[in-house]
Amino acid sequence: MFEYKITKVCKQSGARIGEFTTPHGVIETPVFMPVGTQATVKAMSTNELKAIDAQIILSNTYHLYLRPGHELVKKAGGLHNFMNWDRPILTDSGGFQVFSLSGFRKIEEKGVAFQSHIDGSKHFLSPEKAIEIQNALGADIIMAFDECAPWPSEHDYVKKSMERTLRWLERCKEAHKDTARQALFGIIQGGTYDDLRVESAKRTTEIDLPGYSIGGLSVGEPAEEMYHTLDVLRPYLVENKPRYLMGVGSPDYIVEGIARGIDMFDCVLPTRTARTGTLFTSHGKINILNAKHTEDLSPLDDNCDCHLCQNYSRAYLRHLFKAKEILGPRLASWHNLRYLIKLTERIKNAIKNDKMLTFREEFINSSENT
RNA sequence: GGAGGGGUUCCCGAGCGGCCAAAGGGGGCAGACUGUAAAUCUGUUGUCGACGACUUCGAUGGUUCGAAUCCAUCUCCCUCCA
Repeated sequence: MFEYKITKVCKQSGARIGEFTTPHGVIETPVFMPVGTQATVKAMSTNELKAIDAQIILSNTYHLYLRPGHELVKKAGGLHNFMNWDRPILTDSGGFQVFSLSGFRKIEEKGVAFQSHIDGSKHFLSPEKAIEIQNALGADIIMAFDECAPWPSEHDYVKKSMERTLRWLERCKEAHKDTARQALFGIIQGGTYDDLRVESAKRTTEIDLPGYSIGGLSVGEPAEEMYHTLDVLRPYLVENKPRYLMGVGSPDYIVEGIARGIDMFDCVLPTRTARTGTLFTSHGKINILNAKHTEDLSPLDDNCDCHLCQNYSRAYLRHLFKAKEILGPRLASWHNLRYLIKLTERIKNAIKNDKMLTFREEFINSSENT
């Protein structure tokens, strides 16, 4: 269990294709993981997720702990049963919520005191608590409780935060007993400071874990800084373990990430932007609300095999959004997720042919990347 | 026929002598969104040769230094009584 078998390395880029074995099946990387924070990928049913070949989805410790409560999920037979998803699941630890809900929390060595964004009630999340909750949820991959430092932050703060995240990782590993059922991933932090990133990568990978992730990127820093950080980290990442770049991303970020040896991605972008009318297509990003699509009876993307593109027109999708019909956000989410999953499949194909850098070159310079 | 109320910028609707090109909402147009407090948020929405000018608040005429706001007439709409 939790072995990562690399089946192909691109001679051009070093990008990998691999298979990560979990209790709910094998994940073939590179993979894009749709985000289903509250035990649902917003607007998508699980059979629809299967129809677009989603291999694994995310869910969230913080949110499920507050509502409906991890004990209920456990009683329901775990997250898989609760939400009717029999493929792998990864749960984030709640570390990101410490960052995104910063108005309501206080970070200490022991953990984080915070107030519920729902009702203001007071709670405390620690490495041990995050593991306990994730054990109850029962995801295949669970994340260490970390702190995602804001960007920009002072070197001194990022250093202290990164070191605390390392101490928290040790505590997470100590608290996590059922290692046969759930894989604990550590998280490399360090902001955009090269020295901190290298130190965090070294010390995190010294701890024996089935996978490692890179956190604290795509939080507002320029794209070039993120790419640079990935380049800096690359030599320090473990070859035969999956590498997960958290919270990424947009099509271009994914292409750039895979070219730099990343295997796993998750992002709310495709579903969030879909709900507000922004769609990724093979001809670039479009906003379906724009007036120019009013009478366009052609499909959204003639290169897409998704339910939306195969059955409906741009004019119809725009009408649904204009009329605020719920089918609009549903079809748009369906498409955006399929687009990203298909993008990883195209990249996989390029890796198989040792042409990842060629693919990247063509992608970055094409109208698709707009 | 009698009594009363009202016609405001694309729509609804505030304003009731100067601070009004005119609140607010809707609609329109555009932008943002990256380990989801998001079916959300932001900008913009009379015209132009545009730190200014011009046209606009049912119509016309008047009062006033100044009117969407006051007066007169006309016109259209609504309510109640016959």
